Amino acid sequence: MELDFKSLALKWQKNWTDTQAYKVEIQPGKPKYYVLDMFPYPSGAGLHVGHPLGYIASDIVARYKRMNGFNVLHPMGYDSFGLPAEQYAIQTGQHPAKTTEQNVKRYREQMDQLGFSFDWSRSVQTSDPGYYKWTQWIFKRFFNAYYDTKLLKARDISDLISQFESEGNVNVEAYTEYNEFFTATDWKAFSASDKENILQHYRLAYLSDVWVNWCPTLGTVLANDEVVNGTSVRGGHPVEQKKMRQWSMRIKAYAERLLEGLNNIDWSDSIKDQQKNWIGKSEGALISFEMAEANLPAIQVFSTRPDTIFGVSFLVLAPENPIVEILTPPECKASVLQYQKEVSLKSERERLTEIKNQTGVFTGAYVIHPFSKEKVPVWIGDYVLANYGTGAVMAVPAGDQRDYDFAMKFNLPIPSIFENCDLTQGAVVDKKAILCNASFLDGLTYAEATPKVLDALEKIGQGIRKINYRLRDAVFSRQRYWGEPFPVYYDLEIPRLVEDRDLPVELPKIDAFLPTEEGEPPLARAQKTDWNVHLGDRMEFNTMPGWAGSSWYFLRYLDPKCEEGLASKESMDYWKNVDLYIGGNEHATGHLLYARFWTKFLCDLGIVPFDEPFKKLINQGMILGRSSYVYRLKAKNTFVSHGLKEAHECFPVHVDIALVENDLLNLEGFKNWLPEYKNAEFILEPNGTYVCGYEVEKMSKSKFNVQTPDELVEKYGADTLRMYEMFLGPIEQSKPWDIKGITGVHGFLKKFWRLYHSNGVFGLSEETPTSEEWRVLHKTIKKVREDIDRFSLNTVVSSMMIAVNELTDLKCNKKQILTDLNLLLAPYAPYITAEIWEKIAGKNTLINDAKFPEFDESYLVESTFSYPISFNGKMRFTVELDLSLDIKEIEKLILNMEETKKWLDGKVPKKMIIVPGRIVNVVI
RNA sequence: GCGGAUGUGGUGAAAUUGGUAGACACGCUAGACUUAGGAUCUAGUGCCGAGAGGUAUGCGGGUUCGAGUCCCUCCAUCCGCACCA
Repeated sequence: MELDFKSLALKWQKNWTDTQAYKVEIQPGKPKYYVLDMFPYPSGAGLHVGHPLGYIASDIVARYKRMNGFNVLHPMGYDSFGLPAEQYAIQTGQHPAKTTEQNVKRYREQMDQLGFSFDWSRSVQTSDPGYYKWTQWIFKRFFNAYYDTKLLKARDISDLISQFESEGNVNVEAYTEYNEFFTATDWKAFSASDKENILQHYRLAYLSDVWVNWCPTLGTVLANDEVVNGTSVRGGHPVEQKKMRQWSMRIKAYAERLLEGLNNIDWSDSIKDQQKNWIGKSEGALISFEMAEANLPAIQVFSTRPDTIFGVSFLVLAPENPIVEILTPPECKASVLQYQKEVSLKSERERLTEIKNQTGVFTGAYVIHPFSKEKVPVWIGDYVLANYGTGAVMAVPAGDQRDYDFAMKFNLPIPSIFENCDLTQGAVVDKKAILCNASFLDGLTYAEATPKVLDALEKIGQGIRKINYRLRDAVFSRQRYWGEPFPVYYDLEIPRLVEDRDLPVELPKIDAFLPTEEGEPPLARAQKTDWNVHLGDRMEFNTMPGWAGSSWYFLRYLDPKCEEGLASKESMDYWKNVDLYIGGNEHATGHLLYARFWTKFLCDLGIVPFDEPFKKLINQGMILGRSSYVYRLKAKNTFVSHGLKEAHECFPVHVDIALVENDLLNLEGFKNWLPEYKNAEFILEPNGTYVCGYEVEKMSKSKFNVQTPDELVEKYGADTLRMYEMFLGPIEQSKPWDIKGITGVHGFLKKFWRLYHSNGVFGLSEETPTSEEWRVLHKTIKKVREDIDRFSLNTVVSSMMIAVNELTDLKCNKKQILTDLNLLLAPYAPYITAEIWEKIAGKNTLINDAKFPEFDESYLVESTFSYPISFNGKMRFTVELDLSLDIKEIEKLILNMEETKKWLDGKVPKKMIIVPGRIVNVVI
């Protein structure tokens, strides 16, 4: 019987469904292993070959772990809220739920084909009310929590309120930017609305007026990680800064723990660095400069170089800094306002592109230097950012290049504060430079001067040590329809939570998926009766962002039907966090940071028993497309083959890769592809073929280089595709997709199949294997185990090929060998191995639960070794020697050989390096 | 500018602790078997050289008996961040 992978696939897909082969339950006492893929957004285009790369890898590990006695949790679901379905709804009126359902169905079919061992009974969709009920439930916990900066954890807001009631906020240790003080009496006198406004400064989910990334085309705000170079990641639409009342999450409170936690997880340096960078911790001082004019508040600046304070020759504030208005004297008002207006008209993008061209204007105000007591002018300039630090810097032109440039441009003094320095070319940024003209800091370096100046500042009460983070609070609302509604309603514009028992607040029916005429989000279109829950004056009209549902989905898989909580305590205690997480690195500072944040928060509240969601992370590389080109003669419908194109004046044109195999063009197919090529003519290679050129590019429809898994599964079967995707190279590496090599893997599977069949009939011999056969098997077991354990999934394929080649050469059809060989391949090629297993073991067991072969060292013991003999490090010949020989004996044997004498060429060896079982090196 | 990753045949790559560089596969060359092959099998295939041999892991140095692997300098490509005080 020839290998018929199509009927095998149908047979085993049905079998696995009928027997619920991949359904798992808690098994106390059995070790667990949780393997997770980043769940996909189900787009209309379906999966292309890049998507399954990670799924195949995780499936191999899942199957391997299962065969090694682990209870493996391997679920899959859909991040099904998102912009494309809504954009499609706007264009066509089709409800996004409908589109989503169709796309999910298509994804499921594609994934089923590939033979994944997902437990689909645990699948979740973020847009399912049964799921987002719990997303809302979590939001409520954030709203009802504040961060205790002493205990370093989130606590219930009621604890904070009791403290306000008993002693006001003077001694409160809570994370906030709120800097006004009130007493218990004050608190009791506040109105409900005042109280809530204050609490909003402490809650971990809060409302505030913030500058947001507003994307007019999409009609919504975007998170910082959703904006690149001033345009939206999705769609590339322009983004502008706008001040709006928005929900945010107080992620800044967790900055230090998010940074610290990176030390305890097994993620790549690149992702950890990206997160570190994003959090952007810097240590320094908060220094206050008193205004020269009485009755004006001091200006606070943040500096990481307080040691250079004697080099301050001016201060610069961000143009948006609200204090500017207060300190600007009347005579400068006009020029300051004029400048502020100019800056505000510039888009984020313009400010970024004009980075080198600093602008600014003098405010007319002066501050007093804390030590020298000299007057220092205050400027505003757009190189100072409003939302970093305090939005103000002390400028030290001698020690900071940006300050230096600003000083040069506006002709401000550049006082020298370092010994023997040249300030004509630029600032001195070397931290080893020795300070001078710096009063009590003279003769010191950065490291010595910093603690000294900090102590001095603290003593005079004009500065404190301060750690600053670049990380900003995450905006949590979107002005869209297709997202989670908030469990929030308003009474006189005071936000109130919907009771747990009334959740979920479901998405109401609306007449169009567009903003209202007043510019309110689409949910404002819903009538009172359209809501399943409607309280107070109105419901919240915003919806949650895409990252809401994806920040906790790995928890829901533990117990997806749970009605009492996110998941039962039992399931969380058993399955715990994800042992292996596989996905693309585009989520480095978005999803992966938010999921860590939510997990830490839920851990603080005692809801989950761990504080990092993903113990090990592997980022699969991107699969790039390999486009094919034909070369069209100028102004003609004639195409010249790649090998001859230099001799003609021609230009490259993309051609559909479906018409090209091994770079050879299917000429008839090409003519029928597009009407304009109907009468195409060709200039062929001497051997009569048309060879196409190629280019490695991103996969996209317009380049005709998109490869879906479907065609390949149809042509070669899922086992081949799975093995081939792994065979391409290391999982983390980006690589071009090229189907050229797929025939090699397909050939391997046929050869593998032939080991078990002679003349088309299945049959294995009961004979005792030879020692050579045992050696091949155990060498392979060792290699396969070691390689899967270190996620080197590509080399496993090679080792299996070698084993099959060697066993074929040995004409091995021994049951004892081939049973184990089949088990070794099972994680990679589930269909073919299931079929062979059935023939070996019968219908009553599944290969999925069979024991993965154990390695036995005794089969690999050799008595001789083929020594490479080198002269001065260059390998010249090899000699088979007994491994029992000692160094002296080896030396003697080697020196007496004819070959050795030839290479010694009469000289006497200076030294012999002999590593038994490894190498011999003769030094001449 | 800062940070990270990667550089090995015509191609994808392998070489886990420094120890026979290029395993495995594609492609290519020649051959066998076939009505046919996108089936199967055999032999060859880094480069130079008829051969002996020489040479070779981005460039240049270094450490070592021995370096793709360790150290230093530089170059290229990709990714991330970027007036972050």
